[in-house]
Amino acid sequence: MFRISSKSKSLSSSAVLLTEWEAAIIDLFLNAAQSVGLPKSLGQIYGLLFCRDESLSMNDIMELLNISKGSASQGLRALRQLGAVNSVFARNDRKERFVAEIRLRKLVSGFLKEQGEPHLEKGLARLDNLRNLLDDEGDFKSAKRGRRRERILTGWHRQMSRLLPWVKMIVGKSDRLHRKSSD
Amino acid sequence: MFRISSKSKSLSSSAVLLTEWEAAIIDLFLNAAQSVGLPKSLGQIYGLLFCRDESLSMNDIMELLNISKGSASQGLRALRQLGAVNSVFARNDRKERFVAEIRLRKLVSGFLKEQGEPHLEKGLARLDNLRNLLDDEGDFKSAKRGRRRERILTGWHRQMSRLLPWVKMIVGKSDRLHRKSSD
DNA sequence: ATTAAGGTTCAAGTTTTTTTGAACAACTTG
DNA sequence: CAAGTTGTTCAAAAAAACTTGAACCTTAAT
Repeated sequence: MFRISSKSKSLSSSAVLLTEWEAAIIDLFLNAAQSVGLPKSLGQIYGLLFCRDESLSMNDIMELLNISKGSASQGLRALRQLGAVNSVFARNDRKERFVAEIRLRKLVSGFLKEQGEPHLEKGLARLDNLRNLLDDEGDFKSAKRGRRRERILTGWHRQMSRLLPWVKMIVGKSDRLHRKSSD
Repeated sequence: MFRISSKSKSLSSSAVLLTEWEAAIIDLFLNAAQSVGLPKSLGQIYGLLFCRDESLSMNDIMELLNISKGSASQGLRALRQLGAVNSVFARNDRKERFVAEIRLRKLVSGFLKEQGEPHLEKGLARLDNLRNLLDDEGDFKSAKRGRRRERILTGWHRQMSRLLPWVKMIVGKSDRLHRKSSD
């Protein structure tokens, strides 16, 4: 809440406080992260950045959230990977600083790209493998049953593949209605 | 370890074998389960039932998958809850027997109902709580920033709420194209 | 070249989740 | 009602996931 700053624009040593509402939002994202299968610390970090107008350095994040260097580093990497944070470099400051991506469309499509698409890929490979096993199946009845199952799975795979673009599209809709400027 | 069976139609003692392709499908579902944040054993159990034409008893499942009674019991309960398995009772057999629900539409909507909707509910409560905290925030600037965030989150919440029905609808589409009879 | 700051890695420690199995409840049957 | 099934519960064990922090890069300033 207070911020005794010296030369650095970073929060330094003291000023390691979150307002109550910030803590609530961070906790909200912490839970959201868990519910979509991401580590808690990702949620916390994102939540913190989401709350702030100014960009924060990795150190700021460690101090405000009381997490270790390792968590902060790995968490930020994952968030970058997901497209959930962007880094900015202030001139003549060596530190990398971070801001949250707040366009839902971007968040969702980043998430789907990193978490959804790889699974669909892997699924395709598994289906191929399954077909091979079925070609080797000696028992005719069993092979027939297996092929029925293979067809079902292939159909599911196609449906899920079709779904993703729609999700991005639907979420993208009206994302911008709630924002003044954008992109 | 051996069980001298008798009248029961259940697989008994021997016949505790999966074909290679069945094992592959079970493993596929095991991974799929993990990737959507469900316990592995749920995936395995569902996968096994998915492979079989005949219904299986809890005992069959324990033996074929080598899992404990507890896992089987809890896993089946969760799958029923998700609408991913249905139980059938053979006449004059006391055992409950299970079959997999293979309509993707049902699977997806069950999953969303159990996993998605509760989170949206909780989110609503959290947003309420956030508003209360913001009303108590003393610092005017901070409160203003907080309200901007609250509006963003409220918008996201609305969008996600809108998304679910579409997902069910899109997945439901053409589900039946890949099946001879249905519902 | 040396020192220091900013960041990354990863083995080890911690926490959380999942699985197990023995005890127990509910029912049937002889 | 004693004995045998079937299935549930839950505390403890095992496994998986997450976090930590010290060692280690890399780059910048002296």
